[in-house]
Amino acid sequence: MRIWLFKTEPDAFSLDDLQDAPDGTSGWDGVRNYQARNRLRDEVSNGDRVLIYHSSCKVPAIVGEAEVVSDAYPDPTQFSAGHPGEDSRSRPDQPRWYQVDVRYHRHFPQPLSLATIRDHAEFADMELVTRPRLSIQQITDRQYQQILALCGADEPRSATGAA
DNA sequence: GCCAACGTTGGC
DNA sequence: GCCAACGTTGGC
Repeated sequence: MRIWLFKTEPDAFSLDDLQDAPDGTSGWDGVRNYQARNRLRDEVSNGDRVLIYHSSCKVPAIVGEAEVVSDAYPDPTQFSAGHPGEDSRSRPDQPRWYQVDVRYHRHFPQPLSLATIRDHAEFADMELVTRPRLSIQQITDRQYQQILALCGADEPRSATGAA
């Protein structure tokens, strides 16, 4: 099981929106960057854990977590005429963009702001700091533990096995 | 709203 | 395949 950080603009789709979705589950559509696409398609797996990060908002922060509940499949919005995600270069037999389904897990008691992340030297090599524009980022086990601690969140038993 | 960083496009 | 122009992201 891998741990990821997915970025989203809460004005467009927030963790609350995910919580309110039917079954707390929604397709993570709209990824239009090749490296992020490659990760979604080739590395993100059903059952992986996902930290949700809110960007382009008053307090950019990690706000909670979700889990991946599907394998990658073509993002239908790329074929949807007039949709902002439409890509006229995509063909149904050769889709260009992929998505996975994610299911809401929880809000953290304490969001972890980007400012705080930057204040902590141990996060200096987080992709959030080194490659801030990548929308699908990988999180190490160690970073995950540190993030949970700063968020006041319990370690989920299934995350790493032994506590 | 500004602007720096960086990803993508397209001419050559 | 290079690289300049352009578009987008996202913190501030």
